Amino acid sequence: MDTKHKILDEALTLFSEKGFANVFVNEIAERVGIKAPSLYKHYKSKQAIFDAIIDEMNHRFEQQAQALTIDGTDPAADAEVYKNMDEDHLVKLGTDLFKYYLHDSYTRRFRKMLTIEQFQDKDLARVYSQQYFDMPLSYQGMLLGLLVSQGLLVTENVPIMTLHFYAPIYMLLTVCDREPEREQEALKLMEEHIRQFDKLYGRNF
Amino acid sequence: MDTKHKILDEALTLFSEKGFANVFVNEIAERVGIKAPSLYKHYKSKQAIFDAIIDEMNHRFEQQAQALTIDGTDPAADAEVYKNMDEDHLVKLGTDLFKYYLHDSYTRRFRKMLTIEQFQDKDLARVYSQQYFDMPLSYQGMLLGLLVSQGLLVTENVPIMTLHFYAPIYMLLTVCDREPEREQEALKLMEEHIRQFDKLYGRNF
DNA sequence: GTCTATAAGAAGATAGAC
DNA sequence: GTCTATCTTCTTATAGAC
Repeated sequence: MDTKHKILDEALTLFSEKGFANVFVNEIAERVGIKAPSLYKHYKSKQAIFDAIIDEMNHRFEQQAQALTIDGTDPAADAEVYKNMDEDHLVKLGTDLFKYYLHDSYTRRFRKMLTIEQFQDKDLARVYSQQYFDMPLSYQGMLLGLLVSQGLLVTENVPIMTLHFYAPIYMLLTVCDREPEREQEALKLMEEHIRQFDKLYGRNF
Repeated sequence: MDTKHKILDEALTLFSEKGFANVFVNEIAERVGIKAPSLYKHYKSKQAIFDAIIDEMNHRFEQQAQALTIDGTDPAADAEVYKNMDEDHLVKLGTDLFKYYLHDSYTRRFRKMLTIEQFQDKDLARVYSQQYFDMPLSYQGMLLGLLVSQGLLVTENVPIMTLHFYAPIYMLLTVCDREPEREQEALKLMEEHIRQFDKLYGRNF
């Protein structure tokens, strides 16, 4: 990895653990393996490093959103995937989603950084809500909506059903972000949550 | 309010908006109406102000927990309250709970401060989880458990039912903390959430 | 308990050699 | 692009008068 990008990577790690204000350019440089003044050949200020992280992530989010939309506009293909969906498959889907969000290094660090910085300005607040509230509800609502069209789930209110599916996942994720040692407990609750979700919304017969 | 306590109050406001590291003793003093050096007659350091806030809150939490436990150990009295519980009452209960947590000044500022500082050390992480995960699930689990004994709700897994009740409330609360202008939207989702919750878990006949 | 003046140190950023 | 040396500013905290 080139120095310019390694700076972003190490800065993201530090920002996600201590927050922007508690990280000194000194520490970032040390982790990169250079001296602090050398950082300024790559970025004009500490704030510019933070901004570059946000930019990079906005870029990733756009790509991600595009990928999700493409899948979404081909319901026929998606429906095929969920044709044989049963409770165990739903548990695996939810658990995998949870584990991915929790363990993917970039995703986790960025989420924690945004958790710390979300109140600093309106832009960061919007990014957080977009990424961890609006987008997941929208995307998962689409997927669960497919299961409803398949007749595998039953509801008159897909958005609220989606809230019921996602909110517990989100809350357990925040628990594990701050107390990683509670992951097993969280995974157990996750599984129980989804099985109960399936009983509540699944076809009853 | 005496100066010593006004310092805590103004510091809490600032810490909840910008985080500990981004608040200067200068600003705290200015809001209190004194000069920065005078702060040091009341608290020996900026960190001591933060610690005093945490201490004060731990004290409030203990009282609160005690009050809740006392209610909880008298199920007969509580059961009486929920005897005539119906969907509209449940909506009001949830909405009131939500509005209280969202608008109570002290509660809101402390929650936001803890949101920012939760990753700084294990103690703060534990306080956050305790206050916004374990305690609400425990207390609401007890209340919903009463409704199950009353036969008003039906489930074989009260803890997961409680997760289904509380997680959406928690998530909507975090949305409003960072984007207060979304309160109306959140309240609408809250009501739909609880009505759907009641349909899912309520006696079906 | 509050003030003014100031010490002490930290942290971001720049200059200029290599 | 990286370094050493240094500047500048900001911030916490103390000293000592009132």
